[in-house]
Amino acid sequence: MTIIEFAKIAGVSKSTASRYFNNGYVSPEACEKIKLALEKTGFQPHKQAQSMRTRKTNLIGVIVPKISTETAPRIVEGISDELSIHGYNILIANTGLSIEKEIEYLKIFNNNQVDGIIFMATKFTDEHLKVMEGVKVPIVVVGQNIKQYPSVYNDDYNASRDVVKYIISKGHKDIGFIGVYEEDISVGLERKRGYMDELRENNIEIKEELIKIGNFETDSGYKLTEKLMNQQEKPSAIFAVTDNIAAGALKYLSENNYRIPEDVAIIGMGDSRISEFIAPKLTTIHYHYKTSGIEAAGMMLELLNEGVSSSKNIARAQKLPYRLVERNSI
Amino acid sequence: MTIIEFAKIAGVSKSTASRYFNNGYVSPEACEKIKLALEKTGFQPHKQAQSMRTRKTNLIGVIVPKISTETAPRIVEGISDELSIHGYNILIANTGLSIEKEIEYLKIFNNNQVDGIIFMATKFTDEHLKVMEGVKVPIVVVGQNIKQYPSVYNDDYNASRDVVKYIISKGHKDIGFIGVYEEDISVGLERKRGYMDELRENNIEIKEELIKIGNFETDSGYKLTEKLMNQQEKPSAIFAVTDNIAAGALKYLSENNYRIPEDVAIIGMGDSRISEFIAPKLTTIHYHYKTSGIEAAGMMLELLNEGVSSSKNIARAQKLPYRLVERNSI
DNA sequence: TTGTAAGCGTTATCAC
DNA sequence: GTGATAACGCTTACAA
Repeated sequence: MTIIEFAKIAGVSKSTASRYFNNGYVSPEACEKIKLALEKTGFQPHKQAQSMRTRKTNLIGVIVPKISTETAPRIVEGISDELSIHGYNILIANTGLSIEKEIEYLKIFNNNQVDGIIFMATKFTDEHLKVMEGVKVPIVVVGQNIKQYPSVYNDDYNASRDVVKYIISKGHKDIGFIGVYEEDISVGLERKRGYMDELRENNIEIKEELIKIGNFETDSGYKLTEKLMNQQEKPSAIFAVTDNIAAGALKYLSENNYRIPEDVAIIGMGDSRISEFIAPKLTTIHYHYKTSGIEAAGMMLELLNEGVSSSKNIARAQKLPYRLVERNSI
Repeated sequence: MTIIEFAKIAGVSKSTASRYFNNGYVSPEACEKIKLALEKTGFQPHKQAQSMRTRKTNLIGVIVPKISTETAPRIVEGISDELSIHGYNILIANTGLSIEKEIEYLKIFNNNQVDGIIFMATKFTDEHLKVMEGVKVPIVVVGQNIKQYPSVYNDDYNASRDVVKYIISKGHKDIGFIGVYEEDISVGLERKRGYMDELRENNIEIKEELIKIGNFETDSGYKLTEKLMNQQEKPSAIFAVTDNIAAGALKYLSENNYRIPEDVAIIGMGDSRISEFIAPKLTTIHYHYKTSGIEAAGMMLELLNEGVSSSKNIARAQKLPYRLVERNSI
């Protein structure tokens, strides 16, 4: 059924019917007639035709590196909750950590499909930036602080410093660091920067041997801890940049009869679900992932309201707070 | 830029340009001209206009009860991966377990927004069924076996029987059961049915006192285990219908100095990530969630190819296999 | 193989 | 306040 047939049934012109659906002026009598017809027919305007005419899709594209993780769905939930309140739906692109796919989706979404794009970035390359420049709808970046675009991100640098500060306050000086590749700005770069700066500020020598870089897998934490514990320079505490990595570290240490935290202390980041279930319970940093989704959505809504077509060089950054969760691994 | 301008630049008619994008017959020369213009302009056809004309959106709506869980994102990932191969994108509706929202989205999606709906159901009411009948695009249900619609689901009944069989094989007769409300067909109803039937088949008396029903929270497992252990009739083994609940049970037991599995054995279901990290490691059932997403997407693709407009009464069911993961809690 | 022309269902413009 | 009419950008008979 089209709006023409519907208007006929209601006994009004299609323009009046259209106005009714778009908050235009309609007389009380016409209103009544339309409501009646609505009950009878259950008519709903054709979305595609609407958005063809109005040039609005009420869709926001969300590019996710990997949806099947613990953090991504929480961010997505925040985005979805906030946007749905304002009548938007979300189109999800799960890129499986592939940069090519991220760029492909940036292009696909650009093609009149969505009113805006929320980009959950991990690695961030020049090619990303180049493609993003060509995008004709606002982009909000979540999870990384990109200067060129509005961003919502966790305060990784200070969280990391606080972790190290806390470790030092417990009397440690030989603090091992297990991180990830620096292409990941938040987890790889910022958290490492926090570690180094805090050591420096406390006049603790930075020993390259105590710094190991791997990937996000639990196994990476396991293997790098093995390396750490089998070298000349051994740590008395290990700072793992994610709980997952910390869990790997913990596994290696328990298997090799180190007592935690007496022999080696461990601290993670992210407050992953497992951190409460492993023994000993993991001291970690709690981030507000769902909140960051809500914030990113809110930022998008603002941009949309302001009618911006490209959010390039719109410097708007939202840095989210964190909380140290003291448990038993240190 | 519209296809008209683009065609002009390419030096062909707009129909030829359109045919080029839709695999119609185009002469090699015209092909060349279009390719050249494509490089120059980067033109992409307007999606909304296309789907208005073709009545195809290449969008599949996915209704998810709660995206921020461990299982839902894996199913979504499977769906997304499979559909994106075939040129479809997914529209996500996160309903937050609200039946009203589920029904609302069923209606919204029905409104010419998507070519099909994949419905991750938990509870399932008559109202769902009524609304689903009015839906004009194919629906595939994932996670529950609904007779009226094509479904992809886990073999909960037999998995549950296998769990109980396994517990019995370890010499237990007093087997406690911690389940959830039966409106959840898979987890609530089928897993309980498996428990009862297997006991019956082994001529073990079913004691109502040993059966406790709560919700999906860890805390529910904790409290119901407390009840179980403080009554006349105590279990020597506890079957929790999810790992989460099992983790709660385990927590209560450790806190109260029961040895696991010597004093009380525990077994869960779902092979959640925590099951490998808690002590002792949890014996459980492994399901293939991502696969079920892939299967559901495949089923949708089939229906779409067959051109069905409503999948009501299309009895197509895909029951997925499972695997018992033996660890140390029994 | 190509071009012409007629819609797809809606909203915006403009007289009334 | 209301109703005709012209777009929005595309695909697809149909005729050439």
